[in-house]
Amino acid sequence: MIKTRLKEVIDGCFARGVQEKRWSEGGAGKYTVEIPKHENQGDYSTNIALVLAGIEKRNPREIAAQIKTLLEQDEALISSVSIAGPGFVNITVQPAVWQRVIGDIEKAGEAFGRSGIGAARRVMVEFVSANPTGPLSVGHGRQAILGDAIARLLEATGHDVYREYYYNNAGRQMRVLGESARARYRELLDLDYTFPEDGYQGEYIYDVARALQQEYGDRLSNSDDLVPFQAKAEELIFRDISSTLARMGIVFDNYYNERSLYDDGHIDSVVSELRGKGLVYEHDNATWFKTTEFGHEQDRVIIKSSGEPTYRLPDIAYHREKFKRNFDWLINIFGSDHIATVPDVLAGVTALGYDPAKVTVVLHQFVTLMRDGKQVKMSTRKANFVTVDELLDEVGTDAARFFFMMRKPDSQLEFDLDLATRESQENPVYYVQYAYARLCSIIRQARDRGLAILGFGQVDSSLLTQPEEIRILKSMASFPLLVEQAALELEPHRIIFYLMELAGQFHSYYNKHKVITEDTALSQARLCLVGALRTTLGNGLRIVGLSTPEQM
RNA sequence: GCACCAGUAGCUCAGCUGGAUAGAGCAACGGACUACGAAUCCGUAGGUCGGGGGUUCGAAUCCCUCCUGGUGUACCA
Repeated sequence: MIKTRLKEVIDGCFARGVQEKRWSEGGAGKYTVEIPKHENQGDYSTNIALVLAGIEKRNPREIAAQIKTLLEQDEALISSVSIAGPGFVNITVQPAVWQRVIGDIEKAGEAFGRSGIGAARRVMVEFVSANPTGPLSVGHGRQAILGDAIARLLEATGHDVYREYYYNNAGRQMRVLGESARARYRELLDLDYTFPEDGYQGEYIYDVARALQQEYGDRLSNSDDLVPFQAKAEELIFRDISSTLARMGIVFDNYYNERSLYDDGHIDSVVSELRGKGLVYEHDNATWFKTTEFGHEQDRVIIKSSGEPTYRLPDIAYHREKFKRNFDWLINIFGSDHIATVPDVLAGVTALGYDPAKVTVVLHQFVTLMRDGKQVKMSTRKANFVTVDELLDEVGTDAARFFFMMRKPDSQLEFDLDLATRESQENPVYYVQYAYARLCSIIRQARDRGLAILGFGQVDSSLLTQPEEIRILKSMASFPLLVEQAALELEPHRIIFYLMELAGQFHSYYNKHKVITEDTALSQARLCLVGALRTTLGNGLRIVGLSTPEQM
């Protein structure tokens, strides 16, 4: 990478300066190399003079002048150096350095942007984790896309990724679900029924009831047993969730059932282990976990006086099992409404002797749905929510993916349904995909005209000197580092913004310069650029799970 | 009350973890198809970065404090 090469050169200059007693070595590692905001400030910029001036109590511009002299000796890499503002050293590299990026991209192909920095570290990404009580809502949609995009980014950077879905098909929620299904079943048979007060009112419960009717006729009309109702509801809802996930191209390696934590004795063993460490006590008939030992404000109940555990206990047990399964990094994608569990779970695993630093929780804010310019209030129970399936029907999988990734997790996401449906043509995803299709089209066009498509080694790349061309080359050169950063920071939105930027640069270039002209040498050089761009844009789209249409 | 997140152009949001003159997309206005794809491009306009202090060569970014919105603060998950 060019930036790291340049950093090494600057480090070399710094070291020489130390050797020649121009400055002390106190500034080592404190200065940075950056891409400046404005193009007239060079390709790269370093604040080394400013940093050293602070330490040495000297004039930064004077130090900058010394750096400039040292840097200018590397003529293979650097074309010019200037000093600007308070003492920034701005560096312009040789055009050939940028032009060679095309060769790198050609060589790497589909691997361009991918890397091995993850060093095959085993990472578990846990996400969605919705209980089978209803279809996935738009909030789940955001989480599904976010989690999958993070998983894909980690895969692209050489991590060994494992996707897991944690669910619970037992307990109160499922009982209410069974009761809801039974009520609808009786309703369909014109029997008297009482719908549970906090029951699930969604239309999908009728689907469950109809399926029961089809399978059992009216044989369940006298049944007090909730099991068949619950089982059918769970089966159908889970099938529905799975198919929604499949539509989005999301595949889990494992579905982890909360109930197995009970069946396998993990719940009990966590309690006894914590008790053995003196971190558990009984009070008011309940069992408490001394979270105050970990700096929390109050202790928490882990087993209610009814004998039933609170959600914290299985959560802690689940995380202990994750640790036992030998992952190097545990990533949880949670909605911000689950924030309360995080400190408790971390306290739990810490108490059990595991390293909480291995756990990273990505909390994402809610999705606000806008319809007719007004916010849609949503509730799973009342079922006045828009499902992911409906959303996919309306805007398509690529657009949905793109929208959900457009915001950083910390920001609330406003999803304007009217805009997404009525004006899906103006969706930014098309802007990027159109650029890709256009690139493909140019290459087709060249072939049709009998123009040979040559490799980087066979063309005169020094002809690529237009500002728009250099700009594109520079952007492409920064792609691998961007992917690394987006992956390690768990921020897929960076890829989205990059793609929009790169697509925009291409559209501008396209409108200003013709690729295929009578000038064969120039055309072939530009076709090389087009090919590299197609690879870069395509890789970017694929890395976050978007499709790459060659025609639209 | 306390904790976490957010507050940047009319709207929706970026801002590479402390850099130079704060950006993009919509929306508004004015232009570009005898053209490798006009799902595109070019231009104009739009700002006390919520307010106020502080840290330093330098702050949208870090610290303190207040204001506003969201979420949580359960023997719900």
